[in-house]
Amino acid sequence: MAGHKIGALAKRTGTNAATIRYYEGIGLLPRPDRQDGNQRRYGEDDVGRLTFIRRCRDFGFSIEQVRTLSSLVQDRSRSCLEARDLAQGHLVAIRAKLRELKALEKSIAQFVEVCDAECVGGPGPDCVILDDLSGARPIATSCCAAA
Amino acid sequence: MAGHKIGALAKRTGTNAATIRYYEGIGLLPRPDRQDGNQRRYGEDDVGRLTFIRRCRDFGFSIEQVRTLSSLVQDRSRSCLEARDLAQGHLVAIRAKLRELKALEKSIAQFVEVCDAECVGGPGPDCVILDDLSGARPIATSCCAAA
DNA sequence: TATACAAGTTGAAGTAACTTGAGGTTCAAG
DNA sequence: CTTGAACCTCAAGTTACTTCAACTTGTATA
Repeated sequence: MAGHKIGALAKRTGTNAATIRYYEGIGLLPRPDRQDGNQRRYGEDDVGRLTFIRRCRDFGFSIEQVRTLSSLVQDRSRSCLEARDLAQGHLVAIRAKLRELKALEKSIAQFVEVCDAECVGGPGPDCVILDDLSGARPIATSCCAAA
Repeated sequence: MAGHKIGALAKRTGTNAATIRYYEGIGLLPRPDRQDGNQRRYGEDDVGRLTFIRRCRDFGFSIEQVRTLSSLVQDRSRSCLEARDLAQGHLVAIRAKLRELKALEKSIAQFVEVCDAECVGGPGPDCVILDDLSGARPIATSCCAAA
């Protein structure tokens, strides 16, 4: 019988087999044909669909958003502008996240730096870092900028 | 009776009251004194502790990592170098995440751009974007770089 | 003082997006 | 024919909370 087994599909799309079954369970992937022994068999269209899903997920779209996107793929009479708008909204969120993460990286890098500079001596009650984190005094200057 | 009620602590630390109870439940915050009517009362040390926790969480440390960090705060005889190393490891993870997110931003921005350029006409079966996402052909050139 | 309503209490269940585990069947190779 | 990998289903576990229901307590006002 033709078609990929679930393991092959998993490998080809970089998806865990359990995840594939999970997607089937929540209706994100259609129920595939079964071989005599009840094992799932997938075709090339399934490869495409799953690739699409994984790519969207990698892009940070939620399952529900992927569902929407998927239906756009199915129903081409609707505008791909809907997809554009979804992506656009997503882009805004990503840029916000990016800003946050950059600030975070800076803060933690400073944390490590200060630690290296001031706590090199090893164990002891003198660590300024942990005090900073508990916020007894303003943090920004000596150690970590508040998020 | 002195001390903050849970709502006040929540407001001061920017934490949901339910989350405070949750932290208490998992042993991240100590059980506070109770007022006559069984309501929790918190002191300044609790403000510090919770601020510490929230800040670590904002920094992306997991609850378990915060637990470790917390114990370092309690027990100053141990080295703050442990905290440094935890932070260092975390920094590496953050930088990886940052790289991913940057690539993602670029991809999605391109997605939107191409959409604007090629799909302006509105609805129709000609949308190249959705085809790209399902990976029938390599994506990088016309639309989105693979993650 | 009565009343209303905001804020507190508990325990349980819900959330996202899977992952892991138990216990059993089927396939493919030697 | 046997062995072991890959498959099957269903249930429960994961993270870090949030939400809900049903109830009690605290506080401000008429």
